[in-house]
Amino acid sequence: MSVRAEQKLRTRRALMDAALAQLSADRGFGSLSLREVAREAGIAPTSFYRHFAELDELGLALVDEGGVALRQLMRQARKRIARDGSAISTSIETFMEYLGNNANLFRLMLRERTGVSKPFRTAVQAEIDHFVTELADDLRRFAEEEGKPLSDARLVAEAMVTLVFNQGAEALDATAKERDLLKAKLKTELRMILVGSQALARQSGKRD
Amino acid sequence: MSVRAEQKLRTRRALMDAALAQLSADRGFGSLSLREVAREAGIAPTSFYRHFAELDELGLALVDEGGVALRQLMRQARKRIARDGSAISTSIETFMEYLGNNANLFRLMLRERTGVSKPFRTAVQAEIDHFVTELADDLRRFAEEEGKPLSDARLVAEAMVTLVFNQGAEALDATAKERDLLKAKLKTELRMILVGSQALARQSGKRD
DNA sequence: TGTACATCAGTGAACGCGCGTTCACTGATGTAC
DNA sequence: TGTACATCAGTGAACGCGCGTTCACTGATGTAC
Repeated sequence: MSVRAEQKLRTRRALMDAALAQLSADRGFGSLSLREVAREAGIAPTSFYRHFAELDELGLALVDEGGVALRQLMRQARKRIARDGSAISTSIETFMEYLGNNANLFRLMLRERTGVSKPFRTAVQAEIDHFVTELADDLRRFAEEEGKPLSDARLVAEAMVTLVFNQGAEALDATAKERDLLKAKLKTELRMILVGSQALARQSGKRD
Repeated sequence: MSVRAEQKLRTRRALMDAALAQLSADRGFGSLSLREVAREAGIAPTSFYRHFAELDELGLALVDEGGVALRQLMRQARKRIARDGSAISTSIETFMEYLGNNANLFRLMLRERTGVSKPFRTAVQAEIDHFVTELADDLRRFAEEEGKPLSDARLVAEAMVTLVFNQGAEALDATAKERDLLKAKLKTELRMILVGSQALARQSGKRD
């Protein structure tokens, strides 16, 4: 790769990092300005256009990175569950760990999932749908292995993801102690859903 | 009440209605401007300050109205459940009905619950906490009446509210058909949580 | 009831500010021969 | 390897715009006597 192309990539990265760095509990992507991001990245406002047509394009590139993080998280969780068992608890631990290590990336995903910009909502929803699908597959597989069929595995996965993401959003700005509480709550909630789904499967004789 | 005071109240209402009217799937409270709201309400920008110290103060007044709507919703749901039974399904129907009739008020609550402004988050969270507490009380009462004890009633209520509010946000801009699908999903999800909580209570012998 | 004064919701002009975007440019890097 | 030209990331000046907020004001409504 040419010197010029490398430098361009470096500037692009600086812009994305600058945007990420400004996100916080009190600062959403929507409140960033192009000039501010360029300033933080150390380039002239006009140079921004050499990399993105508009600020939202940079945001969508960040959502893509969030999607990569989600897929990585899922792989990691599977590996650990295969080793340590206790699927729910291990998954939650892994999720929280990722949350801590990519705080602002997750902040962006969690916010924009229900945000004000349609392209953002669509992009984030696509990443999460993929996540839900994979989780549903895993749930079916575990259910089969354990001989405890589930009712509506996809629905179970959706409910779990909704709860985990919502509590995740809270966990981002919580103290370590609050975070432990959130983990415990989540664990119980997910168990309820799982057990409930198994009970419904027994009642109706139907499986999924 | 004096003519002057009445007129002042009418203008205040016009301002709040103007703000509400501009909310939509693609327009959050954060993107409104004082000048825009005043324009929509038919007064000069400077007159705004006769009613609120800043735009956020108007927003918080709207959140208060949202809280009133939530409490009304709860009373209505109780009345209908007492008459028709089938608590989960009736609750969901009532919720969806309220959602439709106060679309933009709920939009505000659903958005700002996880929004970017701390005062908004706190205010909305307080309304929802109150709602969760009342729901938990109801759940305990029903459980007692039916002789099916629940584990962690408060937690059950929180999970239910999280799911209902999240799907509610989606329902706001869904077609009638999609909305029916969402209702059916919600109904199953809430049943899973309820049944799961009962199962955990039997397992541990512990109740709540 | 009538009069003189006080209150105060609503106004229009004016301000300084940060914004997104355009434009013609510079000079280092890349390429063709 | 050396030279002449092309590319293109980054620049600084300039623009018009809508914003929040201030100020001194107007005139209808309210109040005291």
